[in-house]
Amino acid sequence: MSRDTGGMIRTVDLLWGTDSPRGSRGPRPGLSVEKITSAALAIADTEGIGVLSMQRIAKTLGYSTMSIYNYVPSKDQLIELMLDAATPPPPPARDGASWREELEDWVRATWQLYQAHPWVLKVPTLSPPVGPNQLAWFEAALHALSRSGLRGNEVLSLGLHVIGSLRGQAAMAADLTASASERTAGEFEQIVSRVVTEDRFPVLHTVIRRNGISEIGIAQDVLVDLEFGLRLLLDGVEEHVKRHLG
Amino acid sequence: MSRDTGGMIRTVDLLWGTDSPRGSRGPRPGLSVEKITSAALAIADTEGIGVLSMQRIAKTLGYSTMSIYNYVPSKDQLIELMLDAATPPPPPARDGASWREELEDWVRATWQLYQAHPWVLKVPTLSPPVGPNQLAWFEAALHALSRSGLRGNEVLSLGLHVIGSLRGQAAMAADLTASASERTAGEFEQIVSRVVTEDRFPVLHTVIRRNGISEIGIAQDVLVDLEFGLRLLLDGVEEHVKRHLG
DNA sequence: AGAAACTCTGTATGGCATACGTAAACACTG
DNA sequence: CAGTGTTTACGTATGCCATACAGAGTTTCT
Repeated sequence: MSRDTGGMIRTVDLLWGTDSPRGSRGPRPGLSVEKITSAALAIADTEGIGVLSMQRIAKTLGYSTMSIYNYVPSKDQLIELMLDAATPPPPPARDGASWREELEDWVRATWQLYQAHPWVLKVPTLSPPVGPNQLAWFEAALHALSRSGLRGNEVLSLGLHVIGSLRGQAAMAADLTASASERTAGEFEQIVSRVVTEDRFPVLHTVIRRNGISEIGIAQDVLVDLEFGLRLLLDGVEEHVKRHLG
Repeated sequence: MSRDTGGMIRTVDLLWGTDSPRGSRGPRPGLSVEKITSAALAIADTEGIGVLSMQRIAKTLGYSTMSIYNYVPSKDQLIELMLDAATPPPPPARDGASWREELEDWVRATWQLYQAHPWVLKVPTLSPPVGPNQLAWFEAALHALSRSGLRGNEVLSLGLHVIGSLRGQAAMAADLTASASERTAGEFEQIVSRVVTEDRFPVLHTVIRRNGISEIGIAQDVLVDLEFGLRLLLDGVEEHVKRHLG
C-alpha cells in the first residue's frame, strides 16, 4: 500500500497523476480527485476560501462528507491540488519580445491570475511549488530574467524577489478592497482625519492632503503602483548589467 | 451605550485608548484589554497564531472563556489589537543618513519585526493601518522616500510598493522555512530531481544544477535576495529622479 | 464460494467562536 | 441603610469545523 495519509510525496503524486492506481476491486468510484478539486475550486472562486469546508464540497457533489476522504487525504492536500488547478499554464512569451517585455507580460498575467482567484493569496504555502503548473510559471519568470544578462544566482534571487513582491502587492490590494467594501462611505475618511494629524504624522498628512484619502483606503490602482515599481526595478537591473558585465 | 459589537470605529477607539470609559459601578474588573492582548501576543509569538483561541487565552489568564468578551468584542478585533501591540514604534532615522540608507534601515527593521512576530504575516489585514504604531511605520517609510526627490504621488506609490513587496518576501521566506522544517532531509531533493527535468523546465533545471537545490527549498537567505532587489530598485529610483527632475 | 479490496455512510470526538442567561459584586441613589 | 441599576464572571448551549472509526454494501479475483 503506497497510500500514506499525506506526506509531500503523496501530494506530488496527486498533482502529477502518478498516484498509485486504484485496484479493480470494489464498486465503481462515483467521485474522482478532479471532480472534487473543481467543485472546491468553484466554491473558493465565487464565495471565497472562508466558506470552503469538506461538508460544503460533499453537499454540492451529492455525497457524504466522509466520501471525500476516499480520494483526498486531507483538506490541506486538497488545497494544494486546488492551487495547481487554479493556475493555467502560463501564456507563451510573445515573439520578438525583449526580456523586459517578457517579464512585464508575466507580471501582468500573474496579476490577472490573482484577480481571478483571490483566495490563492490567502492560503499558506505549505511547500515550495511542486505542481506542474506552478513550476511552469516559475520557469517562465526565470526564463525572462535569464535573458537579462544577470548571472545565474542573480536570476534566481531576482526571480524570487519578483514573485514575493508581486504576491505581497496583490495580497495588499485584495485586503484593502475587501475591507473597503465592508465600510460605510465616509467612515474611513472620518477616522483618518481624526487620527492622522499634522503633528503626529506630517508626511502622511501632507500626502493625504495632496492626493486624497482614497489612494490609501481603496486600492483600486495598486496595479499602477506595481508597474511603476517594476519599471524602476528593471531600470536598476539594466544598469547593473551594464556596469558589471557590459 | 456607545459600545457596539465591533465596527471599525470601535477598533480605532480600542487602539488609541479612546474607547468610552467604563462606568464606576460593578465589580472591579480583574482583566484589561492590555492583559488580554499581551497574553494573546505571547501565545502567538511562541506557538503561532494557529493555536491561538479564546479558550486558550482565557486559560492562561485564569478566567473563563467568555470573560474575554467583556473587554474585547471579537477575536478579529483582538487580532487587530495584537497587530499594533506587536509593532513597536519604528527606530528613529540615523543622523546624517541619506534617504537610501534611511529606507534600507527601515526595510531591515521591518524584516526583523517579521522575524520576531511571524504570525503577523499570516493574519488577513482587515483594514488599512489605523493603529498608532502601524501608522508610525508607514510614516517612517514615506519620510525616507519623500527625501528621494520623487513626487508626492510617486512617494505614496513606491511606499505601498515597498511595503507590499517586503511583506510578500517575508511571507514567502517564512512559509518556505516552515515547510522545510517539516520535511525529511532528502525528500525535497528527491522530488525535485524526479519532477524538474531538463526538457520540461530547462531554465529551472540549469539554475538548480548550478546553484544547488537548497536555494529554492530552504529560504535561508531571502534577506539577501530582498536586499539585492531593493538595491536595484533604489538604483532605478535615483536614475528616475535624475532623468525627470534633476 | 469465499476472501480481499474498495466505496460510501453514520456516528462519534474534540475543537472552535460566540450568543444567552444568571449570579454575584459594587456604586450610587434615596 | 435599603434599593437599584451596572458590570463582571461563569456555565451552558448552538452551530460550525476536520476527521477518526466502524460498519454495510459492492465488485472482482482466487
